[in-house]
Amino acid sequence: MKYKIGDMAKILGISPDLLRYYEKKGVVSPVKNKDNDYRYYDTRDTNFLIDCLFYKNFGFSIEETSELVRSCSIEEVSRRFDENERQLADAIRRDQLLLRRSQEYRAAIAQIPQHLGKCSFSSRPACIYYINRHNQEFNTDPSMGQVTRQWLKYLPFSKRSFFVPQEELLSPEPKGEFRWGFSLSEEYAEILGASAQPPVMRIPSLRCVYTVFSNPDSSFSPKFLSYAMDFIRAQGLRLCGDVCGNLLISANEAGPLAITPGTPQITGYFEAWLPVAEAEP
Amino acid sequence: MKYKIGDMAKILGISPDLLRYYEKKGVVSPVKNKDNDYRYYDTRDTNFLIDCLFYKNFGFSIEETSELVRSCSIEEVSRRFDENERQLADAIRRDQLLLRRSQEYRAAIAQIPQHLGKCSFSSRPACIYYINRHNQEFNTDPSMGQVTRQWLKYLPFSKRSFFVPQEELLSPEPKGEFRWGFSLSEEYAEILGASAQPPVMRIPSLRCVYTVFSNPDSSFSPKFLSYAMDFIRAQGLRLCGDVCGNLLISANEAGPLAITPGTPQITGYFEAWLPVAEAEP
DNA sequence: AAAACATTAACGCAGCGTCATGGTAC
DNA sequence: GGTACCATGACGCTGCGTTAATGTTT
Repeated sequence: MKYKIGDMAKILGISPDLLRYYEKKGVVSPVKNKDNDYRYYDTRDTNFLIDCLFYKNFGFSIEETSELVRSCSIEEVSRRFDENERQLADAIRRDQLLLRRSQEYRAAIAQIPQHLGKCSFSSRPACIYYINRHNQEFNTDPSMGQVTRQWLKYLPFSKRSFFVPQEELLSPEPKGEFRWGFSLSEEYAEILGASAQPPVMRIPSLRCVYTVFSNPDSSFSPKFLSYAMDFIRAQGLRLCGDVCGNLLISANEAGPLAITPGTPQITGYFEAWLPVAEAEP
Repeated sequence: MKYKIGDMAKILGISPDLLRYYEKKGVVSPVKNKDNDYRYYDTRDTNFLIDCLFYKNFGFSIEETSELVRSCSIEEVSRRFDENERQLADAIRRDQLLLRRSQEYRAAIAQIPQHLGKCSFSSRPACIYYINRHNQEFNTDPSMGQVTRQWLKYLPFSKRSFFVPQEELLSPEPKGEFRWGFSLSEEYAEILGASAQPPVMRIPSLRCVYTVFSNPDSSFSPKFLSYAMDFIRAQGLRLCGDVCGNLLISANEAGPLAITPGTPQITGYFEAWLPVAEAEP
């Protein structure tokens, strides 16, 4: 029985173009009628192609499929499956981690409205911080480059974080000093195997005042924290350590149809933890 | 602070070309010096790009990343993450299923040497069969096309299976009759939602003689089962139903360097279940 | 003779990498 | 004045889909 390319394509549920493509890739070689250049597929070709679909649907590339179906011993097939299983397992682990992070992140931004401009008491989760910018300027120490690239690879598990020394917030004449970089929760740090060696610092869990604030300019400044400092004082507490926090999201408040067309208004939303203790009398 | 493209690329751990590509895609727009056409990236661009990497590493496309970073409200971002989570969950489910099937298949082909040419007693797993070929010729009933395509989509969970009516094996003058198609284990049938309506048949679990045989021609014929029939008779048993089985693998016995170059020798390995009962006295 | 096929070839997509060729910074 | 960078543009890759121009079958 001979099938023309269209028949074969219909049987297999793929397009004739794909069959020609597979032929170009050396997967299958139907006989070609010399007169009209038509391809005719026989039973062998059919079985061959079904074998190909079998392998292809495991995730093998076309070239690998071609090899599996044409020239592999049982042992070689077994080896390739073993390798494929390793890749699948990696993909599953990666996707599970991404899914978890995505849910976490979605929950975090969903909570922005409840916290915006309000202060609450919350224990800061223990994190490791890698700070590579002072007042937005990159630390140009060449040794930092390696570490920065590493931390960028931790995205989206690493958060874009700021760090404000307590002196800045306690000083009567603030200089606007802050640091910028990344943080990783201890959990992800462990999973990703992130080193906590300097310049990375480990910041322990502490009793904190938690707040979320926004800046329509999307940039950060320590002065945005002043209302939180007021809150702390009003509660009869005092700041007892450096403040850190994360950029939650940079969002377009107005949506796609921004009020000022051409220059979209990107608002930055930040969360901050301010460690507190009882005020000294 | 202004960074040239190479500096920026080094900071971000990506290539300058990729930065230009992102620019072409409208993700980032650094200022271009009119004199030399050089791009200069400032702090804003840096933050912007880090945001992009954040989204990109979640699995968003470049275009979607561009939208997320430039023009999305918090609600819109939340929606996109929701959708992304659905896709991740799907990918995880799919990969887990593939991994399981891969392990199963690898175990099956690893056991070929132990079973090849030997008969053992084994309970046949319950499966559903879709038979669409008689003696390798496709059933041309157009209503079958739909079903065939559906079963091809079940690959690699569906197995390439044969079916030999018991009359063929019991007849003193065998005609070489057999059927060909696909089978699915009940488990996968349920997961994939495969219908067991006709033309699909459900074949129950039965006490069977199990054997594996090979054919250097890779094609199938019922006569390969004769040694198993001999075994059954020698055991004082009789065939009590139709025989079915699967193509385990078509492998190149000789490996890539085949003995007959040009025409590689593909050997088909098949497993078969022959339902048996006590012989009538 | 019209409809439904077949053929080749070229181009498009994403998400980059890799050249080649020529200008620029230091 | 050398070398390390920057620019643009074109092409390659995979796994196809799409379109066009042309020829064949029924």
